[in-house]
Amino acid sequence: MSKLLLIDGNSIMNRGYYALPKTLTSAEGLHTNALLGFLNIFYKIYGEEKPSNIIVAFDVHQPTFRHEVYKEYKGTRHGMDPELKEQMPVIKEILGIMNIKCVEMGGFEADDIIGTYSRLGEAEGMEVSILSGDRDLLQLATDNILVRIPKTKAGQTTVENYYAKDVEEEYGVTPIEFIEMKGLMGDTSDNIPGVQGIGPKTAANIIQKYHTIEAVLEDIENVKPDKARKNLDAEREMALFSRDLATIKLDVDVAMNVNESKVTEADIYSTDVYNTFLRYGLRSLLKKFDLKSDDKEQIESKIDINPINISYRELVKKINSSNENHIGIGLTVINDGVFGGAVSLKDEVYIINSPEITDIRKDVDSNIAVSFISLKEFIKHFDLTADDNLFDCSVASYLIDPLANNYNYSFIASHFLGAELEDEKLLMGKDSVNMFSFGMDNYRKLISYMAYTANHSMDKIKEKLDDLGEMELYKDVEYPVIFVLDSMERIGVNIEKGMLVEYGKELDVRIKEMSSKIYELAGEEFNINSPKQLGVILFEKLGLKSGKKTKSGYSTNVDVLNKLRDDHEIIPLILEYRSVTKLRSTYVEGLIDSIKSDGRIHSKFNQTVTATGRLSSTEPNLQNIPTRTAEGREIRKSFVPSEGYTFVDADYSQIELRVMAAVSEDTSLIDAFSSSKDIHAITASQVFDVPVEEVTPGLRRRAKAVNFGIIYGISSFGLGEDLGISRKEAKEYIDKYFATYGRVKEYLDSCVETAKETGVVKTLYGRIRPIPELKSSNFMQRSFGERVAMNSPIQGTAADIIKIAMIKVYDELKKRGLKSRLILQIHDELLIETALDEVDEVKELLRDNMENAVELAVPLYVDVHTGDSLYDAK
DNA sequence: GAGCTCACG
DNA sequence: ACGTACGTGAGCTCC
Repeated sequence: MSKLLLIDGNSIMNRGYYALPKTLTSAEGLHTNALLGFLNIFYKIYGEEKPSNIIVAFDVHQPTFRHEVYKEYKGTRHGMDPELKEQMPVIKEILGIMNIKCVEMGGFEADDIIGTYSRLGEAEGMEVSILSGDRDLLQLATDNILVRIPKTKAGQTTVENYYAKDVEEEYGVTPIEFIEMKGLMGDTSDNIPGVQGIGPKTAANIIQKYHTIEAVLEDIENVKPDKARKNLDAEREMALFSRDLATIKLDVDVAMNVNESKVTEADIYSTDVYNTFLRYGLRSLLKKFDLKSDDKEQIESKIDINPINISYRELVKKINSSNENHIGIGLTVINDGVFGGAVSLKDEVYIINSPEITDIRKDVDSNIAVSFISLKEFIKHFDLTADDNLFDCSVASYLIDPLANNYNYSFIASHFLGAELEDEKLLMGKDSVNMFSFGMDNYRKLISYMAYTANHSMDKIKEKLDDLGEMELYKDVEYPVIFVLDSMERIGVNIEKGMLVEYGKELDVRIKEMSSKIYELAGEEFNINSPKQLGVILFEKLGLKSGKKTKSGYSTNVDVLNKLRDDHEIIPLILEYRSVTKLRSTYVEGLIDSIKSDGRIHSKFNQTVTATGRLSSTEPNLQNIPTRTAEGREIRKSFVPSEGYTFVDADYSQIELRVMAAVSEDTSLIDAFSSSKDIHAITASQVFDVPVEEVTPGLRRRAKAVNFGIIYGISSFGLGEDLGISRKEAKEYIDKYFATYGRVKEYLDSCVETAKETGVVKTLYGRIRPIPELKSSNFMQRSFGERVAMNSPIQGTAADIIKIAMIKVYDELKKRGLKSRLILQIHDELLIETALDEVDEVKELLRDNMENAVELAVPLYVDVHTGDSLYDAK
């Protein structure tokens, strides 16, 4: 049987546009987020249904349609965003290349075309399904016509399917009655007014009883509730008018016969389509194609690189006698050594089969910039410093688009050169980092692409940094930090392994004891680490009342278990088991495995990961070593200085709240910070209106939670949850807080507002964070975007400040020729492994450079501690 | 590889 | 009415 797929082109494009970040563009600067969104869902549905016929319907944008007319009459008409508009002809072009029929008709909406073809298809005996993001189309569902609505759930796209009976099940009304309902409740997104004061619930109740608006109006005196009756009586015409607006036409005089819409799989996966995707930078779609590798290669080598072998000396001569002011380097570090690499000079790429390449910075004229992808990986091999006229394409690209997943050459080439290069993974195979296992040809390709991209994207990236106002941030903060991080990584942290081993044994004993007790109480052995099995034991076998649920079953996290603490003696044991096994596997065993032959842990500090500008730490993560519980803190005793050294640690006091006070210019809050150290107590005093001396621990705790909440982008639900109070009470706290600190509220509101206008927020030092979620049609996503708009400038500014402090501290230690060295950064904290004879100097230097890293309207304050372990230095 | 849980700021 | 705090990384289970 033939299958007809009808697609609501505008609605699916719209969905993609708002769901995906605007930063997605082709090399020519064309936005591609809607295209990508459309095509992703298209291929998903195509794969599922393999329809024999497809029609995509579009609106024609002239102000002659019923909705548009109404918008004009209300004076709220506004056109499509230009960034979306520019993608509309492109999707039609792509569909054309796929041999898919697009239909648009003056005077009719896409809905009407779809409605009409759905009935025509059905009459031809076709199986019909309709794809739209708009629930309006549910009225088209019948017993045979399926309406499919894509939905994003936890980042995953799922599709909700509706036949007539499914509509009834969910809404309690038939698809036809659905239109009547719309007449009453309206639809703001579609500019259908409806009747004031009637929402979905009331509308459903009324229509379930009366089925049509006419029937309701006839029995108007008996309509409940009162408010609905009054409004409906007063707005009779509006209800009928709204229903007409909401009704999709089924009898448009369409020109094309439904049988003319045949498609084949070959058309949809053709080489032409593949090429078109490449042309528009739609790289993520390429993996859907299974072309012969010959075809692929031909298409992909848009940049034609034929690397030339050359001797190192000859190349240096060539570079120094050229007029170029920059070159690019590409290489991989193999077994911690460099055996050669590629150099891009103008349009050529040269390959050096010699470790001499690591001298290139010294041998090439210092006026010629040397550009790298991920500079930090190569600093030690090339013996580089910040003064060496270098450029890091990856770090700079991160400032331009901090939400990307990686900043490798293929991303940068695609973003700034419009070239789709086979990426590292493709060239090297799945898990190999060894050139001998992936073949010489691929190795040459890889380093050549890298060098070429580093060289040719540099000026374009710089231009973009200038455009975005981030050049200073790059030059003064992000670039110098690369070298500080490299130093921290190379020095590492000394660990007393024996201590960890001993502690591990202690924990082992306890774990054994606890497991047997838990099995005894449960009446059987099971895997305590499995939330699934644990859930069954607790909530089914032992009959404890389950609270929250997760997608896949019962939630068993700390919050849930803590509430059950007194209900069964197994609960405290499980909590203890969890925390102790966590200590053993992540911290004792994990850290032991990370100790290198020098007895130290060399964790990586990643500079291009977070959305806000913070660093992150991996392999292992040294930014989450336990501190909140006594048992966890024990781990810190094994972090010890080398012989002849001690630790000096300094952490900013309340840096995020201070930043917020400063940037919001709220004088009450600024004064609060100038007058005392205990900001939470002062907040409690001012918000709850009691003298500071009378602030009880309980009041202080609440004020502290509010302070945190404010920074996170407060919501009454979140605060209530945190404090275990009602939402209403939480809202009162928030209102009181904002009444006390009015400028803070103004500031947070302004963050959201500018984010909505410009699509990004900025830190005090110009770091940007795009917030695509603000454009989402999904309430949850949008709310998230609002909280992010409030939090990111604060968290990000604090991150900027400590980076500036790190640079100052690092430079100062170096300038004074001290042996002491910066080894850790934990967001608001710096740790210096300090030579014993330098302790006083380092304490002072650290305090001075952190507190005076920048000048704010609020003083910055740091707490400084010393100690012979990380445990003692806090 | 995703989902859950939990360690940190 | 929607379902929630902001930013991370690692280890475990289970598909």
